[in-house]
This record gives sequence, structure tokens and C-alpha cells, in this order.
Amino acid sequence: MTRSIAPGDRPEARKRLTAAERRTQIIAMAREVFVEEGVNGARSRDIADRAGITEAYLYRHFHSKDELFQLAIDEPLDRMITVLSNDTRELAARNDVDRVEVVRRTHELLLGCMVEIAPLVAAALLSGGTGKNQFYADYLFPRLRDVLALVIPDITGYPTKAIELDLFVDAMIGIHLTIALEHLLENKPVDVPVVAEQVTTMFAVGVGRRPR
Amino acid sequence: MTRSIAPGDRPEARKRLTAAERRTQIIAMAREVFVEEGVNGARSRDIADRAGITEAYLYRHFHSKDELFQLAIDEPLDRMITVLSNDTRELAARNDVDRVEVVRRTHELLLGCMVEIAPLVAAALLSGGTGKNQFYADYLFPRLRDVLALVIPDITGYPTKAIELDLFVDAMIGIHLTIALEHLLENKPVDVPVVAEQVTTMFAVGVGRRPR
DNA sequence: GTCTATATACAGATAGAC
DNA sequence: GTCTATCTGTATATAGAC
Repeated sequence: MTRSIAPGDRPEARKRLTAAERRTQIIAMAREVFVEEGVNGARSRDIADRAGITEAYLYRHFHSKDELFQLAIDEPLDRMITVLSNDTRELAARNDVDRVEVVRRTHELLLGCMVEIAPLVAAALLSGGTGKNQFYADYLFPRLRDVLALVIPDITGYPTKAIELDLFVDAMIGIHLTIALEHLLENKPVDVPVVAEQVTTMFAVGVGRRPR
Repeated sequence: MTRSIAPGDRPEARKRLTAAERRTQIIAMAREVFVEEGVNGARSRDIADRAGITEAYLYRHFHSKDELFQLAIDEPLDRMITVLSNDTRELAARNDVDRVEVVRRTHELLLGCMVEIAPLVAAALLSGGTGKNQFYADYLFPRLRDVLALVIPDITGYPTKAIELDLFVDAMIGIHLTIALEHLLENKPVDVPVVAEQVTTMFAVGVGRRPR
């Protein structure tokens, strides 16, 4: 029985790599597949094929598909949110920038982060599994909340109005993440500065008629 | 080998039902399991157990797990969004209600709908699978967009400001859905009228400092 | 460093008896 | 209307040769 797609179809993959190089390469390919198929849809076979090796050899480098997911999705996601956290805190601490401008930049940072992590989040969302791996609910979301809850009271007009901080945080996450996911799913790029500007306006001055 | 959990542990399930009753019951149990475990996590075995029957008999009533998902999750979701669509349109058409009040009620309707569908959406989100079943991206989201895009220009102050309609729609979906999912994941109830009121304020008059 | 062959496990689905 | 027994497909992971 001849296989229609044999490992090694990609010429550049046929090279013999060092263990470290191979690891790095596999992780990169795994990320691609996870992002395309979701965690459940991703077959370790697909990952191996794309890396130009066999499944068997893949498992020489990683103990399990789970470990691979950890390295390919979880860790990058974690790093990106750490960056966001640092950036926003740094921004909030500055005295040389107009507060209004700080708000705009915060929205920009948040949206930029969301655009970046959206593919990984989408992949993680499809993790499901046997009840464990509540990655999104137990980990990602709380971390985003913490980042924002810490920085929002300082930079926004909040608590100017009768709005719960939690609600406000949810709103910010919801808006930016939804925009990012929407554009991702429709394959449209996000013009971060422009959109961030509009969101800032929306939050700051509203869009509709004033209630009495 | 004795099974620790045998079908029929639930006394009321031991009854002989008519085919129609059994179908209805299975669908209800399926919905429970899908919601608890996500579509991938849900085992047809679990569904059968909970219905107090065997897997074999389950498959006498439904051709596939997919069909069951369709009936247990997709259709109800579809109905709920149809209701939302009708309600909002009806609301928008009324002349006897202050426009400002209409906006508030629209947020209330939307949030109420999101709270109701959140469990099903969460279940559908975990569908993943082999690349198909882009339920969320291909179906749910577009439908929500259409509902809102149709009604928003009429009821809101939009297009008062330099904000894209698409963005505005995304923002509304994002906020309400995120709030609903957040509360679901943390097992907190949503006080719909109160939260809707706050969201209305946020959209209408903003929360932060005004830009120059 | 890389492969072929295979073990293991389990889920979805069917056959046929009662 | 419901069950017992079983098949089939497929995914992760391992053993051992080269």
C-alpha cells in the first residue's frame, strides 16, 4: 500500500537536524496544526507529517501531545499576556503623557495583544476534552481580568459612574477579544490604531442618545 | 466484571416509554451531557446511561451523535436567536416608547438572550472536531450580527459618531456574550435588568474622561 | 537521528436475540 | 421496546531495527 503523502515531501525537512533544532521545528509545526485544527482536531500524525518526520520520532522528542500543546500554545500565550501586563503597568505609571492619551494607548495595547493571541485562543477554545483542560476559563480569562482590573482604576475615569469594575473589565475584554476573533475568523486584518481609537471614543463619550 | 453504574439506576428511567417520549427524553439528557462536557467530551455512553438505556438502544433512535447534537444544541440555539430577532424588531417598530427606553430594553433583550444561550454556546465552542463544525464562526456569529445590524441603526444614536457599524455590532455582541459566559463559568447568576442598565449607560454616555 | 511495525485503548455504531 | 455482544475505525504511544 503506497502512501500518497510521505514524510519528506517538503525538501527542506529532509535534512538531519540536531535534537534541539528538531524540537524547535516540531513545536513550530505543532503550533500551526493546533491553530488550524484546534487541539482536538489536531492529529499528532499531521504534526509529524508537517515536520517531515514520523509519529514515532515525534514521540522521541515529546512525551505526549499534551506536552506539545503546552509548549506550542500555552507558553506563548502566557508570555504574551505577561508582556501586556508589563506594558500597561508601565504606561499607567507614566506622568509625561496626558491621561486621555494613556487611555487611548491602553486600548491600543489591549487590542494589539488580543489580535496576537486570538489564533492561539481560538485553538485553545477547541480543547474541550474529557472535562479537564478548562484552560480558557480557569487560566486565561482570570489572568486577563487581573491585568486589567489592576490598571483600569488608575487610567480610566472609572469609577466615575455607577458601573461595577468587574463589568467594566468584562466589557473591555469582550469588545477587544470579540473584534480580534471576528476579524480572524473572516480573515480580515485589524487596523489596530484606527479601531483602538474608535473603541476609545465609544468608551469615553458613548455613541447613543443620553438617558435622562 | 460487574459494572458499578448500571443503566436503570434512576428508578424513573426504568419505565417503558413510547418511541416519541424516549426520543424527547434522550434529547434532553443529551443536552445536559453536551453542556457539561462539551461536544467532544460528551460520550454517547454517558448520554445513554443518563437516559437509563444502553448505547445500542440510543442508536435505534438516532443515526449518529452528530444528529443528536443537532437536535439538542443547534436547534434550540436557532430558536432562541429567532426569538431575539423578533423581539428586537418588534421593539424597534414601536412608537409608543421613548427611544432612550428602547435602547435600554434592547440591551436587556440581548443580554437576556446571551445568558440563555451561553451554556449552549459554551458546549458548541468545544466542538472542534476534524475541521468541520465551524458552528460558531460560520453560523452563530453571523446570525447574531445580522440581527443586530438590522436593528441598531434604527434604535441607537448611531451613526452619531465616527464609529463603524460593524465595530459597534461586534462591541455589543462581545460585551453581552462575555458577561454571560463569564458569569456562567464562575457560576454566578446575572442580574439582567441591573447589568443591562449599566451597559446602556456605558454605551450611551461613556465612562471615562472625554478626549479633547 | 530516523524508520517500520505494532500495541493499546476506546469511541461510535451495528447485529441479532428476547 | 430493550438488551448482550461485537465490529470497525482511528488516535496516541511504544518497541526495536537500521
